[in-house]
Amino acid sequence: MAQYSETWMKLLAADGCRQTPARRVIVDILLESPRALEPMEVFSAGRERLANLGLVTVYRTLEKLEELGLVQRVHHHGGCNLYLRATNAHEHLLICSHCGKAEYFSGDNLSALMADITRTTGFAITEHWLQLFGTCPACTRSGEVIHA
Amino acid sequence: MAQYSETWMKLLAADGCRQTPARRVIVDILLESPRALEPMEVFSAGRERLANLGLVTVYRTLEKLEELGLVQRVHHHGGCNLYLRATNAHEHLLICSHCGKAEYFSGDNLSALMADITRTTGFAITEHWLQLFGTCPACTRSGEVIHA
DNA sequence: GTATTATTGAAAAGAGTTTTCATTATCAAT
DNA sequence: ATTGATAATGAAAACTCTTTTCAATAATAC
Ligand SMILES: [Mn+2]
Ligand SMILES: [Mn+2]
Ligand SMILES: [Zn+2]
Ligand SMILES: [Zn+2]
Repeated sequence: MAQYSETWMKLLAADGCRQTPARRVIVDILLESPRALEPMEVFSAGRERLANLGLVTVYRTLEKLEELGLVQRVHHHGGCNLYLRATNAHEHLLICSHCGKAEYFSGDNLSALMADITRTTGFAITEHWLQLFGTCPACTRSGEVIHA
Repeated sequence: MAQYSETWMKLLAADGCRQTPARRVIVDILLESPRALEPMEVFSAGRERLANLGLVTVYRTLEKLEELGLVQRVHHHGGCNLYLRATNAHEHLLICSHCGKAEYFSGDNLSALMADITRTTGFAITEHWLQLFGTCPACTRSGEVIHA
């Protein structure tokens, strides 16, 4: 996803943000990560590239990127403070329970189910969350999954 | 759900827990609520019935009830610290975005989708989260939804 | 280059949750 | 019913995560 780094910086600039080293580092880390990250993880990785990066800046940047729709929060068993590059399409997440690798997929067809539920419950459905968990190919091969 | 109050207390007892006023109050509140509650909400409601109930006891009881599978955590836009009576069947949640009313539904058929995803991604899918949001009949009628 | 002002990181504050601990209350065994 | 063992309680303290404050700095427009 590294090719989007400049795109994100430009989108930030278009929103009135200045292009700072701290933001570049945070953006790059998010775009390079195959899995959703906690603010503290972004911070730790960021410090390796920018000696005195502040955790506050990570929070502020994540907030701004979420606001621009470039990252999304990911809900998870162990908490809901994970951030992942967002998808533009209508897609949902497939997450490896072992390594956290996140992949978007499309093609869910819930319209029949939703019509059914509207009929039986009287709810007007406006939104749906769907998230799949499993074991990714790499973790299946490595056999480490036994410990999961 | 009030009829389950004694059942829950017995299940707690079977797990080695003593039957205390604090637990009764917390159990009752959870069983009476049509929506998922935050620990602080359980505490506030509990204090009205048991003058010096402690917030710590609410946390401890929620933890125990979750461990026994009697309540489940509900993930939500504004946080993931909501607790709701759990369902025994394979069911998912339908939540009113306006009043929070939670209802379980069954009948989701995702097997075709999951087979498809397994084929294209190589993931071995082990779990799925599905949650629907909408407006419940009562909120639709009251017209308050306009403000949502 | 200079002025403007957004951004920064440290420190402090705040919110939510967990741990500690002395006291109390439940329950099983008399 | 009385007793004893010990689970449970609530207040306070500790802790973690997140947000706010603020003076110094750096990015951008001119
Ligand atoms: Mn969908
Ligand atoms: Mn299902
Ligand atoms: Zn994996
Ligand atoms: Zn409603």
